Amino acid sequence: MTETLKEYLKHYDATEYPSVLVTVDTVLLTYHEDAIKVLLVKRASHPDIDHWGLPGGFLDQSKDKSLEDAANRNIEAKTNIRPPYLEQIQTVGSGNRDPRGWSMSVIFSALVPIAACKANVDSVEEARWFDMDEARKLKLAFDHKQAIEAAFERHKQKALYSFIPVYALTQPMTLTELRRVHELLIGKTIQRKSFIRRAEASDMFTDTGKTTQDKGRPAALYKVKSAVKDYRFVRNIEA
Amino acid sequence: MTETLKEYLKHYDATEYPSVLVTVDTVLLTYHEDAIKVLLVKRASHPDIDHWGLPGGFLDQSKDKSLEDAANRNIEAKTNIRPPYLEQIQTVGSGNRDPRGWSMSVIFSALVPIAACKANVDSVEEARWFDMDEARKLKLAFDHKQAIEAAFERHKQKALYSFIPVYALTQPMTLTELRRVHELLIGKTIQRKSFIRRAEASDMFTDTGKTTQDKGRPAALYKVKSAVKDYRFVRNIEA
DNA sequence: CTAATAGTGTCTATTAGACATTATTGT
DNA sequence: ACAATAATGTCTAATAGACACTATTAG
Repeated sequence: MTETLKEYLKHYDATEYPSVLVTVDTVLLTYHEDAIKVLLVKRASHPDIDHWGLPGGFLDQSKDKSLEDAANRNIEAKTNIRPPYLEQIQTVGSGNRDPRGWSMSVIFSALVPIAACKANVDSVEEARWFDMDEARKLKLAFDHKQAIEAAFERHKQKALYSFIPVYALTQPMTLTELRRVHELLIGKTIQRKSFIRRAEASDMFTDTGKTTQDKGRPAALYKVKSAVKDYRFVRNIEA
Repeated sequence: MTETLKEYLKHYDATEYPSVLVTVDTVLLTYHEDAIKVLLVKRASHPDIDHWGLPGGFLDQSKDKSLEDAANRNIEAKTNIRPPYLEQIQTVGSGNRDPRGWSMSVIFSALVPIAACKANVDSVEEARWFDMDEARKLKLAFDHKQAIEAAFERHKQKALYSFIPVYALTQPMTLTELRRVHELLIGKTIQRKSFIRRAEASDMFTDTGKTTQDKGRPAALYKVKSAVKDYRFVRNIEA
């Protein structure tokens, strides 16, 4: 006797199975004042109350059609913007990472221009941008420390063969600023000439014609050409 | 008034929240008879009953300490081996991918030597190795088609800058076989000389001293040196 | 002028691709 | 010997690193 899907669903009861706690958390990175910064939020509730942790929270089945939706919802709650770059990093789960039960977290990482969200972040009492150096010294909630490292490592790899890190900058930007972001991610200096050659080869940027005004020779200001997110170099920067 | 974690947990009831269905599924790949093969399982139950799909299933909180545990458990059930290479690919989730409710799947991908599990797979009625070409033509359960493509794409990228694909081979293996795996993943031929140069540079393989015996000149048989999983080339194969 | 920063010229080193050549087996 | 396959020799092209040099601003 074959049962139809309809009959099967009539008798199916999801609450029979022990539930899993599902959270979606995001490692939000930006560049400001010669440093890579990560957004942390002070937890207002148990567990790990009063510890700094990643912005995020439980999946909301009524609001979230997908995992990306959940990530964007939580990001917008803190920054009021939708990030120009969002990527899934990894999913962690275990029976003992949360005292409430078997818990998993889908970790995303986003790059945002700080100018677009600084005011909003400053207005949210419990959210703050930390220098990566500082963040690394803190005791964070759950396994969020490890999540930040995984996200950082991913962006480091991308810095070696792409210009994805540009999304951490406020446009228009100079190639020196962009190079600096790459240097901070990779952890070593990059030859100016090499970097400019790659920028030209990628054909990802347009010269706005404007320049910076500061001490020294003015720098050209560039914007990312629209619809170019994924240029990959065959040859990496040597890390 | 501050509530302690203990008090908080006393009143916390996980069943208050709508549960999410969590499955862990694995894209198992191997190399056999000049083709990349993927392991598919015929579903014995609703939904998508009788469709081919990925090996996997619901997270079992009593058996699985982590998501990797769940992946390994399901892989071992079909192949009777623990794969030499296992990697998390992505997690998908939405309210409408499964008629039973909001559902998510943590997708892993593993590479296995076919010799170690062929007999076991053959003994399991509902499991079969499919050529990638065949698998691409099938109508698969859930969004497993997309999961296979994501895994394949990941392995393709790795084939460009590493020798990770070696784990799809039964050792000892020849460099010609390994090159063929890379070619199938990348979708184009690779210069024999270039490939051998890279193999030498990686220092990942030891010559067993043995050779193949077939028509033509015998090929040297190699093994992977233990504890070398992550050599990365600065310069990619040009795809 | 000098200091500071942006941007270029040009050489070297590395390495992937191309492809001809040599080596080693079975029949 | 010939066919088949493995492995090497060697040239070229592409491109990242190094670093000296030039350019353009502020003061």
